[in-house]
Amino acid sequence: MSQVEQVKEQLKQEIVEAIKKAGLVTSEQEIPAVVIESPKEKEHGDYATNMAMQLARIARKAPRAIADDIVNNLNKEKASVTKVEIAGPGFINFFMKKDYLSEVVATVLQQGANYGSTNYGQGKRIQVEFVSANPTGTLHLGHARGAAVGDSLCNILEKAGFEVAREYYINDAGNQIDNLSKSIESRYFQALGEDKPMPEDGYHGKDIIGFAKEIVDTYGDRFKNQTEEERLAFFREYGLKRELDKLQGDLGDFRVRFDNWYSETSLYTTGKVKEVLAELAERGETYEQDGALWFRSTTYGDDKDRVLVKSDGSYTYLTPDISYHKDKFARGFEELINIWGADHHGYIPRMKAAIQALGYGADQMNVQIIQMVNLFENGEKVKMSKRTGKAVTMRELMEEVGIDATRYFFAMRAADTHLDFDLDLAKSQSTENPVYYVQYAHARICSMLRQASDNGYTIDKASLDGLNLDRLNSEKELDLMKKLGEYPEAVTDAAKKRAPHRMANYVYDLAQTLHSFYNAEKVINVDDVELTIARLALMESVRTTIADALSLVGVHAPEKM
RNA sequence: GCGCCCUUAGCUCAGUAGGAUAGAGCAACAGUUUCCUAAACUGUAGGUCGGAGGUUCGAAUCCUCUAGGGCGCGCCA
Repeated sequence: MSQVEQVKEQLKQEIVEAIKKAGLVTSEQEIPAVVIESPKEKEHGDYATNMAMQLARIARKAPRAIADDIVNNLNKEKASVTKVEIAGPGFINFFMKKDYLSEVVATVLQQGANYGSTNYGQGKRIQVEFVSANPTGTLHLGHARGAAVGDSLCNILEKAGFEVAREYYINDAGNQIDNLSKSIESRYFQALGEDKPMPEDGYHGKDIIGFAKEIVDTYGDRFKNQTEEERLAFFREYGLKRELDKLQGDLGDFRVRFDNWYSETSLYTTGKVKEVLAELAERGETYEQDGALWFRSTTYGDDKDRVLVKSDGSYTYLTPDISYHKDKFARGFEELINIWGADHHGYIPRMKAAIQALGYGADQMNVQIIQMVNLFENGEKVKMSKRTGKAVTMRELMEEVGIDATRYFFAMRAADTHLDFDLDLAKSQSTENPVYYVQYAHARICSMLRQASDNGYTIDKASLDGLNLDRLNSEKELDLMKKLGEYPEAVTDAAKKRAPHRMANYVYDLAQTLHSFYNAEKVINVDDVELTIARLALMESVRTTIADALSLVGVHAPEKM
């Protein structure tokens, strides 16, 4: 727990003590959880509580009178407050002693990149499944958003003390893979100068043409005279491998890596699909009708029951997916997070029904919806790529916009709202671009530290020798330290709410506070070495925190710009 | 028709599990550099939080109704 958190906890404690001392309640159980908030207005103090209002009904007294009682019985010394005020309908505003603030600088210097780590997750094993695009084509805008949000969420959860596993579910078993192999087959014959029509739902991407050419280059026409079955089996495996290579390459370049790539096909080969069907039947969750096997998902609130085995004996998409989710739990994950595109939100109730039918809690699976992305350029909506005439791909976006800007732009908005992605803004290397604004703050600090070092001023992070943090007491310095102190809370909050965009907002705020400080105070001051050292320490701790917060978002922190 | 999501400043969005006078960025306007990176800073202006009811000390936030937009409602994946 950081100093800031300790101070807050202590304050909460003392508020409870004051309530008891004032005799406002008959037992401690009656006291609601103490809420401490940071007021937006500086005149409202460092912290405020609404406790008096919350107690109004319990104590049967006017809020302001209760506030009076609390204030009169508060041990200000132990609570580290210098001044208390009652304001508005009954808020109690606390003005804190400032000396605790500077301790955060020492903490950051000592903890380095570990600063901000919390134990909120308590090592709970949590699995995040994201992207999971079909291995039949290229990753597009929406996938990129899902990848950015998912990866960032994983980073945040890890920082907040969860044990996170990142997983990609490969849909390598359904019709789309048959189509993939047939599409390659068609392109293969075309590459040999023969006509072979594409299947009805074939994939027309350039990558498929490329695969076919590779096959011809390597193996010649040897598949021409094989049986269709043999031929398709090879194309299927070949195509799948190449598609997966491409997916891993693209995602890797986007700084997104997975711990596990889980094959849908493996669910069949290991018999897990059959197992889960048997289990559902045993639990009485299925029935037969019209020649098909149904899952009675309405028992768990779904709109209608769902088919598991079609009348032709094949499975619906849902069936292996249920098996997959059961396997996730079987592997020991206590909670599952699925990041799905908005077009799949109707799928949530049946999946939740399924895990409940298997005996798990509905809230052990949490689905994060990624809303649609609209690209804008020159104020107009861009639907198609200029180069290919098709939907804009993730790789084009990375190349055109840059990885840092792309990741930041996807991370800075709430994932479940429509996103207007402004290409001009994302590409502009100027003042308007929030990514560069934050990165610039980092580079600026690095520049100061370099110059200080050239002049012989350095800080010893290990011993903190010669460091007098009491010298940090100007308004801008206090603002910075307060913001630094909020970092662990910002991490926990983003993890709790599964909201990566909060991290982007936090680091932007921190950068803003830094820039404001920079313009108000001079760090390197030859006439006051002690102050210079103290401020350098502050700068280093801000730098560390910006770099770490950016890393959670998947953005680099440059030393020069 | 039914279900889910969205609607906050001219534009893009925040809004800390119901709190004080709803905040940023961009765009607009007015300023700041003999000084560590002006990719920066400071200030001004901009709002009946889509609308109407309700719940309560208190609502952008919760409930109901309603208007507009998006998505979904297969023995597709």
